[in-house]
Amino acid sequence: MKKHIPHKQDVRDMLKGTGLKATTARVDILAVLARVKQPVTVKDLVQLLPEGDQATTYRNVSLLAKHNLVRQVDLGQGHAYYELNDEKDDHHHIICVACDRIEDFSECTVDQLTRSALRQQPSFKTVIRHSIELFGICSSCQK
Amino acid sequence: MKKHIPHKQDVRDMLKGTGLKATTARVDILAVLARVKQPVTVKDLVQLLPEGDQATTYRNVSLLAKHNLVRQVDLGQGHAYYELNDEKDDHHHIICVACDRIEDFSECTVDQLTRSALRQQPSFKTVIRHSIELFGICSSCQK
DNA sequence: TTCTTATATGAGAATGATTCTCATTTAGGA
DNA sequence: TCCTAAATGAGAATCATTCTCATATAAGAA
Repeated sequence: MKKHIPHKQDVRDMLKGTGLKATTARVDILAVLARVKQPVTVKDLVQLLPEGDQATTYRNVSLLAKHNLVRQVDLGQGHAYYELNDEKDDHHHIICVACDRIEDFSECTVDQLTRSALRQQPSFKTVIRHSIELFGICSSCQK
Repeated sequence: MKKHIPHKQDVRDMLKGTGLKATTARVDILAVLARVKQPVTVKDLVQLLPEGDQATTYRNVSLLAKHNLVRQVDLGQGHAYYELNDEKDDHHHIICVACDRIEDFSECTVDQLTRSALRQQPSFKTVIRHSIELFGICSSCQK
């Protein structure tokens, strides 16, 4: 259950594995994402990074997302969130509309969902990714 | 199966029903949304409207969304889409990542999904809305 | 290790989406 | 029809994201 923080060298190897240069900016981004528990915005990232540059961070999160090392999360807030992409952990999010608290949940109906969608829309042959988010009220906000 | 276009008076009554003033800007937005088949952006809306003002349109789509007459759809494009909210029709979207083609599909596992999420996250008591989008490649783009 | 070069970075400007301001207009009840 | 609170419209302002370009750096070659 406990997430372990990867060592810098492991992160460098992850990057090499995808053919990407292991620059400090990228290693640092992955390191920060590994120790936060919630998806974070680029703004958050820039502040959390030892030397966060806005343009570089934007460039790198998109690049890392394209290579499946991080996942972009869309929480209907008008800006993107990012989290580490753990292939083995296909989780989704439940967000409190009052305080923006974000929690994870996992779900096994995605295959079923995908099959059903492809059956209904023969004009689509492949589903490459999905986004499932629930919006609700957390206990603290329900008073 | 066929969607009928509501008469202006019906739209006015819908607005009144929620306590909102039936202004021409709002009536027109609902009229446009009723005749397009896909979710549209605010930019699209402004062009499709007889007299579309940007600020007014933004204000009104959010307002109409808050009152559940329209639904905001998040397709990971960096800007919001809007569609009429037909309570009886809980559909979701499948988007082609190559050409942005959008199609609907419906799904019945939402209750199951919600129950499962609330079981896993006791810190949440209520789910008030959900977002499920699939991203894939449509037949035309698959060549 | 040092050299070389393609690639990445950083700072600021540019762009695009969305929100705000405020003077003017309008919906809808009296 | 009149009155007033609410809505509109035009532009400026803000926020997220992308672009530009001069400088720095990763990583393979020597």
